[in-house]
Amino acid sequence: MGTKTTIYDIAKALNITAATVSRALNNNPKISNETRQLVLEMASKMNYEQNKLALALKSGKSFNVGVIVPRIDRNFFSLVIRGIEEELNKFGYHVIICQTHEDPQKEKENIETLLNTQVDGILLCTTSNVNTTSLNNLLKKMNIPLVFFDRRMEMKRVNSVVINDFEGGYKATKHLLDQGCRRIAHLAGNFLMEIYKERFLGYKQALLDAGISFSEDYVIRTKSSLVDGSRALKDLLAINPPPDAIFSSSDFAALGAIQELKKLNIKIPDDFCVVGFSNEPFTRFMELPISTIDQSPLEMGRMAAKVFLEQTNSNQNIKMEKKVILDPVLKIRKSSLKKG
Amino acid sequence: MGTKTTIYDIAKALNITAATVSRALNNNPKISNETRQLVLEMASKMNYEQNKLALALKSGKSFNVGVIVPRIDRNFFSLVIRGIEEELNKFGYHVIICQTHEDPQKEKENIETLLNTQVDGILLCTTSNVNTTSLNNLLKKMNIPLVFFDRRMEMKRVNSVVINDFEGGYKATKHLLDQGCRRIAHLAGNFLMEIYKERFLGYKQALLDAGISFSEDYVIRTKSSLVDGSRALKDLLAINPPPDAIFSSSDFAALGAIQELKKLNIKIPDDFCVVGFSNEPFTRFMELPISTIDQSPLEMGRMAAKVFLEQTNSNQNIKMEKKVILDPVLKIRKSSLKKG
DNA sequence: TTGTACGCGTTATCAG
DNA sequence: CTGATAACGCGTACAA
Repeated sequence: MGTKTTIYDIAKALNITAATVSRALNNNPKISNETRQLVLEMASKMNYEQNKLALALKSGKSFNVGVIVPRIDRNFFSLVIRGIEEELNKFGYHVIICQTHEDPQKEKENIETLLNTQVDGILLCTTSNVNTTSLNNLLKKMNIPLVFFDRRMEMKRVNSVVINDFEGGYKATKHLLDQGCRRIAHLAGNFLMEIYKERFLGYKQALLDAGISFSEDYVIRTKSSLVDGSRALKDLLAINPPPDAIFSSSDFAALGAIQELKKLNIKIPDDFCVVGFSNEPFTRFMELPISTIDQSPLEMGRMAAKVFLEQTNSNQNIKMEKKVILDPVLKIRKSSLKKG
Repeated sequence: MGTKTTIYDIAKALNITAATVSRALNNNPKISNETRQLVLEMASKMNYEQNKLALALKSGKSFNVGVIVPRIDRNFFSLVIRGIEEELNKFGYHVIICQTHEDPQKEKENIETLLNTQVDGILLCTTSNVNTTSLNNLLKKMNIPLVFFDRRMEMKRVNSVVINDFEGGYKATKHLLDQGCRRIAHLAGNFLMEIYKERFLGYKQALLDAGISFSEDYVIRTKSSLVDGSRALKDLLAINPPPDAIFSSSDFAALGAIQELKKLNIKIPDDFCVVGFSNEPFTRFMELPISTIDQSPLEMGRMAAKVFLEQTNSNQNIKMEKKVILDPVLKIRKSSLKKG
């Protein structure tokens, strides 16, 4: 009971050799139905279970895939992971979770230990915004599929699944323009990260396309937090003329701004419109639901998994790259929907 | 480049044997400093990295731990997982994630494949409310540590980390009584699950301790959803006399009820108080923040990990059981806080 | 159809 | 201090 039964154990019990047992268990045609039955019965009788570890060592395939995210308890990432897990699970893969907490050093460590564990692939939402050459070299040396999701690094021959953040910024801003807003401010993220830069560029382009002049003063750098959002709003209202709308790269900052607007008795959406980004659950549940951009995280996870599967199943010699770009979906809610 | 360097490769390069290389790499005292240096240099030069798979096969320890949850994209579970990952990561363990989607069959499958993968332990939030004997047998046969968290099964010699759900129900109800509410209803979960039954029993006991008669009519079975919450509220208001407060086993149902109350122009908290359960993020962000019970998910995850570590590090012969019961924390917010 | 022998990469035991 | 050898559990050429 203490130790698990191996094919050797059941071979001994049947007075045959382990090789034969292995063949019987793996539906190898080169075996008689008679012995196959015998083996199968004895196997279930002895509660035999294949040791995937030994198989992995032998075959070089572990059926484990590493997934690296900044933080698992962010709704967006947990949904991506769910998508990944569900898709990979169909094909017998397991998902190993790692967190970086936005620390590039931790990201590197995670990759290294995952490689030691002999994962069959790595799905990575990178937090290394700067072109960390050491990480770059590490990734290039990998001889297993690598798939970036949500955030990617510019590299040759790399797979990625992202949303069109530019389009997201554009759609949100265009929507605000359509609502009649003319002085639209932007709560921006860290421009060292491509996603935030793209959202900003989309915002800017929408303004230009509408013939609205763009002002640096209306762009406030904020972290993804309530306090930063409310602080940014105060700064914006101090400008002359003050803005009449905000497109925020973060739902949390958007909420902070909204809370501040309410304190000041500024009517939303009549006098001020707000659109956030990410479709955090709370944006939907508010008394004043917040308009936002949905990033289809579940779909993103599934796609990332599919890209990995394609890569891993394709001929190893053909190193191809696959870039999937998902379309952002604008969720129009009360915070930006004027009646008239 | 295509294939990874092994200790055998570096042994050949140094004209020594693989065993010596292994000793040098593992700080085995029985080796000269000279050769140790030589090996270390050559190892880094050849970009050697230990193959944990081979080590796992040899040592019988994979440093992988399986974590099974109903759904990873529930805020509560993602926080528990985060706690688990962070604690286990300190000691070199990796976390493999599995989801059951509340399907007992899937739970069983997950356990079986995890065992095949040779995980060193399983941390399980069970979804098998009924005493599934087949699962029970499976778990008993395991010769690796098993730790239940949040939801447990009654078994001999088993470890668990849960919160005191009875106390949670009691605290929430007691708080409503303290606010002056006298006709307190309960939105209940599935009583086949211990956690929901306990919350209900805590609610009932608080009423009895306050000398308030308990009525079955005030207990409505609801799923954890907005629509169920609003439907339940309508049913409750049809009763004579209608309740003046709700303790809900679910934040989502609580929100559904609140939305319905607002539609009916019933003032919260003046004329009606509501307390939920789980401390979902949105409860804090609402214009009318919702009182709720916090389950300390991060702490629960860390504790579950610690219990596993204790078990796995202790003498295998001593099979002990450890039950950790965390105290629920009442978060009092506007939805239940009367001014006067 | 079955048995033999070997290798996956590592560590541990036993000689030397 | 170092080398040779076995073992972890499995699959698979090769030989019988």
